[in-house]
Amino acid sequence: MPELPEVETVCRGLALKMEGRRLARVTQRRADLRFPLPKRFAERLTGRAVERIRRRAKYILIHLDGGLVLLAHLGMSGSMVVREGPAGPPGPHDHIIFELDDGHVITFNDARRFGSMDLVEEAHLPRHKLLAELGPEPLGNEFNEAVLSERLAGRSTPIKAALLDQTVVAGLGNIYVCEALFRSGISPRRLAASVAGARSAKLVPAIRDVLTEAIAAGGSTLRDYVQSNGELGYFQHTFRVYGREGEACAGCTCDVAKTGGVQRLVQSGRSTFHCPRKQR
DNA sequence: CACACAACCTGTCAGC
DNA sequence: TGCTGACAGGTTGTGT
Repeated sequence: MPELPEVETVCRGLALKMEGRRLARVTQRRADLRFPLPKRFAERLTGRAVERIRRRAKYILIHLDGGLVLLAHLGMSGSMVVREGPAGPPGPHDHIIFELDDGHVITFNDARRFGSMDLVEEAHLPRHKLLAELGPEPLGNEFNEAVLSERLAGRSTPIKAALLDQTVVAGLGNIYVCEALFRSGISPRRLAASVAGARSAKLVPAIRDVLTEAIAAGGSTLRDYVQSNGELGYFQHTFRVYGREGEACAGCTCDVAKTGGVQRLVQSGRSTFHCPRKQR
């Protein structure tokens, strides 16, 4: 479910409710998610104050007092829902329940259990297995045409697969890769190595723009609903190619009946949506 | 090393 | 209505 913009939205929602509060009670309802949860997981969290909440790629970092960090990933189906307490009976797939000292309740629900949680000493965070190899943040200053070009150089995989690789750039998922390639007019089949210079110069702003717009849409979701549940919010109505097989792509002037509109193909086992006329 | 692909687990939806 | 198969926004591990 969640790519970078959704995780960012969840982090902002959680920060609003959790920062400055204390974890009065933590309930762990199973021993593992994608990976085994750390020993004494709930006990180590209980009583801690939440100092700040940050995002790295698609990871949520909940910094607690004593230098402990709760590192969480929502996987495909995970969500964090904030509501007023008291905690009711847990629903199906409610795996972890955080009760705050002001009565708010945060529930981590994950049907597919591709999500994960770990506890990390803040000082060890940069060397954590899940974070150490991540590429640059696409919305950060360290991400630019030169950096992207260099990271794509010599790679013989399609640009679609390269952009999904979290070590190339961190936080993009299937949807936003499709959208960014469409916006920059680059075919998803093009070899990564050939996306340098002028093509990277178009791709970088396309990535930044689509993510920024999606976060803004998520922000509006945050305002309208108290929940931070990782849903795609209003932005899903703005997809230009994703999930639009056979339809006209945004701003399309060609005859869809004749051209077939947006095409769907499968690359490394995942759906790619693109416009073969606008993307080369 | 770089790449493709299966696997993880559950829910949903289209088609019969 | 019920069954089956395809598919789902992510990441890791294995095999070539």
